[in-house]
Amino acid sequence: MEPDTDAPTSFTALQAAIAQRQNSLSPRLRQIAEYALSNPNDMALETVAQIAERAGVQPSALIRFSKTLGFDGFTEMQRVFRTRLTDNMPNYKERIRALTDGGPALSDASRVLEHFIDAGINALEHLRQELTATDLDRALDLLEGAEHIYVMGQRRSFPVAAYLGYALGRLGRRTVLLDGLGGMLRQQVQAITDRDLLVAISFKPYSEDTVEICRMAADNGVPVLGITDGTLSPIMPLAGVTLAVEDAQVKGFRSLTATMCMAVSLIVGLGQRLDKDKAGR
Amino acid sequence: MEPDTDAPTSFTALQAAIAQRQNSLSPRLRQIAEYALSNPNDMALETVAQIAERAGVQPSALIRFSKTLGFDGFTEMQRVFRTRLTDNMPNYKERIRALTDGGPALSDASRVLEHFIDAGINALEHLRQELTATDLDRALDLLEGAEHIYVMGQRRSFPVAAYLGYALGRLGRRTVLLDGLGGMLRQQVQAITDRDLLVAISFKPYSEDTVEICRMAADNGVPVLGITDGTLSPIMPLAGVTLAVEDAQVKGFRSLTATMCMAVSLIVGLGQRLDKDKAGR
DNA sequence: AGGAACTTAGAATAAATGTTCCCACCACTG
DNA sequence: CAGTGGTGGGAACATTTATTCTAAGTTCCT
Repeated sequence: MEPDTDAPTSFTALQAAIAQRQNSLSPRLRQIAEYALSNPNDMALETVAQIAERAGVQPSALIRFSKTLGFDGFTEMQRVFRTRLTDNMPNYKERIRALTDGGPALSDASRVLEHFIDAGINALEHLRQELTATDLDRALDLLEGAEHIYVMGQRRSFPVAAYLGYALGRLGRRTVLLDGLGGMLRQQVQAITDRDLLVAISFKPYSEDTVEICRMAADNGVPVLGITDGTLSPIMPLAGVTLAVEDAQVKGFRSLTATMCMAVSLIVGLGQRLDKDKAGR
Repeated sequence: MEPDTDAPTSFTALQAAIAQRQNSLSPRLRQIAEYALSNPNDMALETVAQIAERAGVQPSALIRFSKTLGFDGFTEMQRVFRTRLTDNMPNYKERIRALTDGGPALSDASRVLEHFIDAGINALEHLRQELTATDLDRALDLLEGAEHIYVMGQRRSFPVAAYLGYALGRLGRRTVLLDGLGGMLRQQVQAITDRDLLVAISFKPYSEDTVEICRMAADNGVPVLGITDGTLSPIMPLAGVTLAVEDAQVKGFRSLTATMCMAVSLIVGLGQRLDKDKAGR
């Protein structure tokens, strides 16, 4: 009797094994693989019959799946899924303790991640409190009413601008991402009219280009939607509507967590409005 | 026949119930109570026979114990022990889905924001639990050791790629953002050697370009760091190291909150390493 | 010391669960 | 078109598992 040399013993190994073989699996087994990865709790606790029903599969398929992965049977595979529950359980408390006590149990990298996660959660809670519904609505008014939307963000703010540019385009809005490619920035800005909208994203230290573009736009009567930090931003006086975000910050490094969250919310909020308008028309 | 009105339904309630009756229990049942409180994992996952043997008790005693607490049988009591595992190790997708499906059609903009904030916090907690320190360290090893770093992300993943490209450059790493500008994508990829690194960011629905570039790189022996979602991503089998992120999702719209948080953590973690190396030299 | 009430052990039982097996089905090949 | 290799469905099977039951044991009171 040969042993199952390739049967994973840890959950992460199992996860990797499933992911790796996904292409070589038959359709039904892939269906199980998908269910298993997204419902590991069920895999660990429910019975074969239950899992089979929820995944829309025959019980025997689950045994086939287990054997394909090198296990003796379903029971043996389920044991691995159960280790995930027991292994991660005490870790949770330990990790928090390690974080607060500054214990050496964690590597530097994961401690950084812990900090950013905590800071990110704080930033999101802060965002919830600080951002008023009226500001959001006014921002959406601008986005909805504009003929063309120009989005500008430099350096660290560029990813946000890129996301907004992409997502606004997908919503069917005429959108231009002012990326300054080929030094065409000022020419692009010349084309903006007062029926358009400039979305300017900038955080401290504020990009001079972005501030200048904002000023040009404001001088020409172009509406400006500013996404910036609340404290004394040069964008604020130039923008008709300002959305203030104080994003997470650890050791001087600013995260984009909360800003991205707000950007996505803007997009979805706008999408809903457009849907509603289309339906009401 | 009256129902079991006093059967605890939550683990904490069960814990309290056991502790309270500890004195009024018979010796053997108290023995079980002691074992149950100190080995809740076994109580949740093992069979009656196993638990009985480990606790030095007869199987039937466990059933009597359960009935004393007001349960119908051992199985029913075990269910409560199992809730402890699932409650502390929740399936985030379910939670996030419950958050969205449960809520009434998010009418106004601020409710959208609320949802994304909640979903974002959940995603960050998820990230905290699922991302292991070893994965993170291995990712940093790759980033630190590479001569050149190529970053690729399309569509919704592009903002993440843009951020990484920008931040890696600021850390002094030679970085190329594969933006496909002017259709030069494949030419750019030709230049990558096995001493470089490809960072590929892709989420469902996976960009065909990104997957293909990954495959090309993997075929040429180029190390690949994948940033993708955990469920059956085509990136995973191609990448040497994978960082799995399940980002927040509301009404089918995926946020970038958690992904960005992880990206920033990577950057700062790498920055720390580089500082340390410089100081130690 | 003897009996009543309660507790326990262990085999017997019934239910459920995992697993096997066989046939039908589909896609591909000669 | 028949053959072949792989895949899936579902019923039959064997095993495990929870539960019940009865007799023996223990404790405690009078």
